[in-house]
Amino acid sequence: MNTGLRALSTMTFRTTFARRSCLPVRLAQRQVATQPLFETQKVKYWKQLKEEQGGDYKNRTVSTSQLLTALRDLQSYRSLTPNKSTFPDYRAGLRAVFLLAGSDPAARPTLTVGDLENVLSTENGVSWRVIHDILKYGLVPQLEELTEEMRATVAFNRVHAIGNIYAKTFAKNGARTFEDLINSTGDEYGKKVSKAQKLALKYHHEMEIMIPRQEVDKFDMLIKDALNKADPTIKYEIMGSYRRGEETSSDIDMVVWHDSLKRRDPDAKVRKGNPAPDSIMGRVLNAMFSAGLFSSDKMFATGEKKVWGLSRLPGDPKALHRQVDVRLCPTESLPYMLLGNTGDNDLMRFLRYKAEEKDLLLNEYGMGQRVSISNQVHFKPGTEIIVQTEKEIFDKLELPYLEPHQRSYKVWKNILPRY
DNA sequence: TCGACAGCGCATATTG
DNA sequence: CAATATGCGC
DNA sequence: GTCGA
Repeated sequence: MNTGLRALSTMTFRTTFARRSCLPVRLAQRQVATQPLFETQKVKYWKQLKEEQGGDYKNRTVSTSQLLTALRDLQSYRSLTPNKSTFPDYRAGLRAVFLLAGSDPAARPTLTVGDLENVLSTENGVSWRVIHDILKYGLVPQLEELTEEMRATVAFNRVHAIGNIYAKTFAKNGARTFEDLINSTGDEYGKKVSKAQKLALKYHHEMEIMIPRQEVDKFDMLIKDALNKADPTIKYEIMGSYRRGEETSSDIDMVVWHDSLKRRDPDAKVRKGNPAPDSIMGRVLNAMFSAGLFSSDKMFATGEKKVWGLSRLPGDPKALHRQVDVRLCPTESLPYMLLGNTGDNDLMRFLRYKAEEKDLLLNEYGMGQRVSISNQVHFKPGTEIIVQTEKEIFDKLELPYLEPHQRSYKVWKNILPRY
């Protein structure tokens, strides 16, 4: 799901907050929405659309799936481009469509220009160009002009576990369709297609569709039941956008913990293959298998500390395959893990920056005094701050506590920078 | 001028 | 065979 | 893009 919602949130940081030290400057800039200097350039395609479609232009409709596919392809193409900073970014357009229809075109098969105007700034020239082109030509010339090989690369790159390198290699060696890759037996397309890649290719369509909150609620109940039956001393929580109270999620991000695992062992040996059946993760995995929530042929990875695979609500043949990530966390790190993985991303950037101001390093395992060893920042031994709750982390950073439902940097950006 | 921009867990490829 | 490197996602 | 190595 390289160009899905999750990619959106991680890429926001990469491009906007890439340098920690410039964060406060950027924050200040974001608070004051300055008027664009070259409005005529920016709104060019929106204006063009308006003129070409006439007075009734607000009622013109575009196919949600066509617009979504075009924007996702363009964003995928962007990620394949070496110099991204000079290549347009379609995240704003994608966000607008997600806001109206989620990532599932079936939820709202067509969108009117009026709908889109409500959620997409007319200044977003590149996204309006795509809408304009679809209305005028029925297609997006920029994508049609790509070579057959590049179109395949773009499509492959949208698939989970197929990044730039694999996408390029497969297409360069003649692969053109998902079926080509699913049916390949060796390295006839330059590299062997991995198990995880074949799985993602098979369920690619389902994996691009967002999960409604009510469905995550059902997973939550079933997981709770399954783990409780297997071992009531194993605890778990769903993090991510679900914990923030959002109505849709791109995946289900779980943390599990157990009193017997208090500390992270930095030099724990890496076991090959499945986790030992009697280990914490082994028991979790077996509980998930027994409940029909995981299936051994639909796993991306199964390790002692991290398990991810596809899951669907048992007993419903129409239920879609959803990505479920399970992470094992030592109890000492739990508040940090919950905070870090509940997000949102921009809020976490802000918290890390506040930590840095106090010469602290904050990550999903803990917080402690910073010490640089050969270009890498670590915790100074013995300075790690042990906390029992997330609130204590906010306290240490001298910030007001935000409940999970309030953890949106966008909402709080005008308040938080004062602290 | 040039590379990093978090760093870790997992699967898999490559090297010794 | 084991150790190390690479690609990927988060 | 922007910093330090």
